[in-house]
Amino acid sequence: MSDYPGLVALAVDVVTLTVRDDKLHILLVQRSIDPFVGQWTLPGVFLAKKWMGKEWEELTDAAERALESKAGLVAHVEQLGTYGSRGRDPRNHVVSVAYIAFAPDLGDPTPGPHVSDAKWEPVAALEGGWGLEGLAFDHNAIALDGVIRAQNKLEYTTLATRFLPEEFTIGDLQKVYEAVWMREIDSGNFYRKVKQTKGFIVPINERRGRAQLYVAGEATMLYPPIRKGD
Amino acid sequence: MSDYPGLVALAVDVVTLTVRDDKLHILLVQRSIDPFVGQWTLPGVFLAKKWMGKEWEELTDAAERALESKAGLVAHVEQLGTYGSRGRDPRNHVVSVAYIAFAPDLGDPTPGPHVSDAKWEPVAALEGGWGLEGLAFDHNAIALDGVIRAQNKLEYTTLATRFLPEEFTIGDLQKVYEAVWMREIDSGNFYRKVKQTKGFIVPINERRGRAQLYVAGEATMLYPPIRKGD
DNA sequence: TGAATAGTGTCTCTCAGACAATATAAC
DNA sequence: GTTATATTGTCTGAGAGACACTATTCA
Repeated sequence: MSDYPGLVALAVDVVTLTVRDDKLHILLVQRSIDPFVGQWTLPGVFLAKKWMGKEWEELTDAAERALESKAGLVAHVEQLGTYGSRGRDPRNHVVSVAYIAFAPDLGDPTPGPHVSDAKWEPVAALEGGWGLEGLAFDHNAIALDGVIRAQNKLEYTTLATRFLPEEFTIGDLQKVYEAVWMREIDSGNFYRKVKQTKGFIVPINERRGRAQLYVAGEATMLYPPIRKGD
Repeated sequence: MSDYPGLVALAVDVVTLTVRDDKLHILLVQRSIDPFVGQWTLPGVFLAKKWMGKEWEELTDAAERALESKAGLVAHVEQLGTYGSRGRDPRNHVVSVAYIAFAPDLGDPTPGPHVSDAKWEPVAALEGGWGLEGLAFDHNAIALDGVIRAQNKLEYTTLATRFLPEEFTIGDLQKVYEAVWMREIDSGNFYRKVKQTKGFIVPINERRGRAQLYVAGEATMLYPPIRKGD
């Protein structure tokens, strides 16, 4: 750390994933300003120099602000990766720190400033692109990395419960795995597997129909993992 | 992506890991300029505005330049994460993109400009810190994240071969796993496991003593993974 | 009444861990 | 010869995948 620091514009973009109608969806916003007017992108903001009375905003705060200000949604985020290729922004050099958010069904988004529309876009089980090819900047690649990250994290973490409301059934949980992995799972095996993994889900004294309801347990990692195969 | 872009200084720091004397080591350099003169850090540079005749350097190029210019070493890098907390640099706000490099034993490093010394530091099997507590900036945390990342990637990728020269024995490979995971492995089980994972290692028509020599295969992912346990 | 969902049970195969055994090179 | 390393083999138990079966709720 020395030499001659060039100063760069730092953007923060968010891949927000949810499960609606038993299918994986990603949050997109439509730009109403240049560059790329009218095109769809991930919600993002520039890192603010002043924020809450302090110098410079934290990266995670910026990511949550992007979600809130562009789409009116609130969710926790975690870092995905940083994208700094030349030419990814036509104006000048912009490095973008991407975040990923896993949300339960939050309802429809509300377009914020500089955004003409906002929507949940289904992520289709297509080869390579998953139907995410039309985005501006390099947001196709970022969105793809986000989906892959989510698929992998379902294997070895308890992340799946973050797509669900407080109380859920094992069937609900199975549908999250099926939506994110885009494949069917044998429910008998899934029941056995999920119930024997201690700390993953905790039964409560309530049922929906004849289905037992559960809440998320305190575990964050799954040992052994639930393999998605291949 | 809109609003008011504040401009930040972007640093790139590298966690370089190797296995020497059957133990995991990390590359450190000693600063000869302010701030933190005399303290040890990860090698890093600021992203250059002009590089190879073009505007702005690529992030991975900057990471490899950090290794080369500060320690005289050449290795491939991959991204680890981005660190942007307020107060991580005493001068002003600096966001750092951290990279990780996995290298075979490259010999001793050569201190470059603004560096008074460079060394391979053993990563000890201590609780929490692994003996990496004395670094400047937030480089303790970055180094720790790098070691954990390496431990995890050995499970499900063929990364371990990147710590070895072209040709190696299964015993050599086992020592890499033992050094990075800091635990002993049963060699009988390890032999069986590694040989039945197709694409991981390929035998060549040569031996060292009575040990069969291998080269890395074309696989990058391991299915099923080699679990480190816990 | 029938279909979808919730949940249990069973069988087989693979694989991981523990550990024994053997063979050969190096000292 | 002795020791360390390389390599194969054997046994056991846990867990995954395939699939059958039952019970109950809802349309």
